[in-house]
Amino acid sequence: MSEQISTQPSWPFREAERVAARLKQKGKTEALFETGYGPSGLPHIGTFGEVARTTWVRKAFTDLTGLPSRLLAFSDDMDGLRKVPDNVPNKEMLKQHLGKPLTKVPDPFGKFDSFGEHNNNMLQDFLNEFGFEFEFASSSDYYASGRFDNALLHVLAHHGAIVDIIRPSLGPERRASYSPILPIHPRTGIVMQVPIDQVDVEHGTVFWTDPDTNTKYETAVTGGAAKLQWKADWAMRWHALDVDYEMSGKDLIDSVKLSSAIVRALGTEPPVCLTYELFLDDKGQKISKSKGNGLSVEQWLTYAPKESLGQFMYHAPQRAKRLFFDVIPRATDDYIASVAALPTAEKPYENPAWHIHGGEVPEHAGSPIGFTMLLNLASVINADSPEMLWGFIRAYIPGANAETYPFLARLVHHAIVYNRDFVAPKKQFRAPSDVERGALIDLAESLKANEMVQYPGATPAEQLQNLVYAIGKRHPFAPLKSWFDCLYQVLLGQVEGPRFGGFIALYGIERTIALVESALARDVEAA
RNA sequence: GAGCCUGUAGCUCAGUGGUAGAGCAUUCGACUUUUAAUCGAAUGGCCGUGGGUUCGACCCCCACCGGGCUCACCA
Repeated sequence: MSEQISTQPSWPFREAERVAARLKQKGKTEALFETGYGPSGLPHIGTFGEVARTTWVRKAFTDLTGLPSRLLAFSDDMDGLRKVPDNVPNKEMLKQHLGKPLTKVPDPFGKFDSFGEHNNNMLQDFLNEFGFEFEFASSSDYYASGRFDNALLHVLAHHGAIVDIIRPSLGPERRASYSPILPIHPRTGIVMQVPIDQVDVEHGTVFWTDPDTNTKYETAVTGGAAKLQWKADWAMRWHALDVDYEMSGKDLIDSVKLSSAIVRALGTEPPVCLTYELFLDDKGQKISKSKGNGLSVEQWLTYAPKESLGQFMYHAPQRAKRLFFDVIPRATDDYIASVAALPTAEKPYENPAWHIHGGEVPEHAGSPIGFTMLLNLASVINADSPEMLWGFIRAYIPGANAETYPFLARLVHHAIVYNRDFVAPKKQFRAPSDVERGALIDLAESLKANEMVQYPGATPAEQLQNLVYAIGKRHPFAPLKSWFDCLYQVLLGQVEGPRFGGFIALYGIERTIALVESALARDVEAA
């Protein structure tokens, strides 16, 4: 254990230092980073977090040492199907294959040769979407190809020691039957969790008894005829591949401990491990696929750019974070702030944007306007098209458009969707009074008659503003402010709003007329 | 039972061994033919409690209290 205090302020570099120390100690010149996947679920936000964070450590390692490295995305697809997932078709069919390795279970979606392959493809597509650099590895392939054979025989030779490590952690029932080796039933293809009657190290086999038929079997541990129980499997993989770095959630703390003990029993030092905190929902509950609480990657990417998700994942992996809708705007603004701070940063390594972009932030990253501000603006003007928002943005940044500010363009898109889904539905539209009704009808008629051209103003927006003002004056509003209150509350469903002439100009005259008429019609319905 | 996270402004959270920070909220002001976005400013904190280390602790160590989570079948 090195007592050296790290001089690295950013956690990816601190982690990279630990990896570098491990390589130095082992005399290795290439680092292997691993991320593992449970086979049962589809990729989720935690998957993104784990790969993103591992990628950052890897990049830091490269910068620190100049040594090559690989990132292995390892899918435990030989694991037995324990439960039929809720969110898939053909549940009855799947039921027939319970207990079999996922790569032997037909794909319920009918697209691939097996369920495992389906999930593997989903995973790879998911990771590719974010542009992660990784090598995919299938557990089934590794087992079947014999790539694990030496390690498996090694495990067999240490069978007793491994059982001794795991046993104290088990309940009394499982304690009696536990073995790290799970033979695949030669007849049914099911991954068997049975007591191992005898171990034959010399021939590389185990003896066991089928509890249903009482038939005795001898099964080779090599070549995919058997697999290992999870914790032993993890340890064996570390040993066989000589993994240098792997992170995992804190729910796996015990597994990391036990797997580390096992891999040491095999004579290999465990990889550098990082335990990250879990993500909680708005009520502080663990986010899990089965519960369906929290936030999905898809949802996040609907309302904010992917960089903001990286920003969220960057900060303090070892602190529990609540992950729900409200954190999206802030994460996005944090990202924008990071990008803005980077060019003048004395220590770019401390800046999340540096990590998110792998050290090279694209030229047009970042935004001159914050996302929260944009969301407010979208809400105030009830924006439902990019051009509406751009109109107001240009009052702020003359000449701005999607070409000059591509990232802002993405934010504009997200702001509109956010407004549509979260702000607009909550708006409270008030019914107009009789006086207001009369004025609104007047407004609609005047717009139809193109009356604004009779009013002074250098721009259509000014003419429209004067028209609106004039209409307020010719109806008995006292004070005149109440006419504008009416426009916002009746037409836009909010207490306050934009200057109305400018709003009409951007929203469109025809659409404004429609807005007025639908507001009036709504009132009639309600009555 | 084992372990982990957490306690900082009204709220949500940053933070570094060297004079406490942001956003929102609140109040005031600027801009505006009524507004709003926006901009400026102010208000607001025994940094959970008690010890210890230190010239100096929000930060490091210990204890306690409060809030919460995870694992204790499987992966």
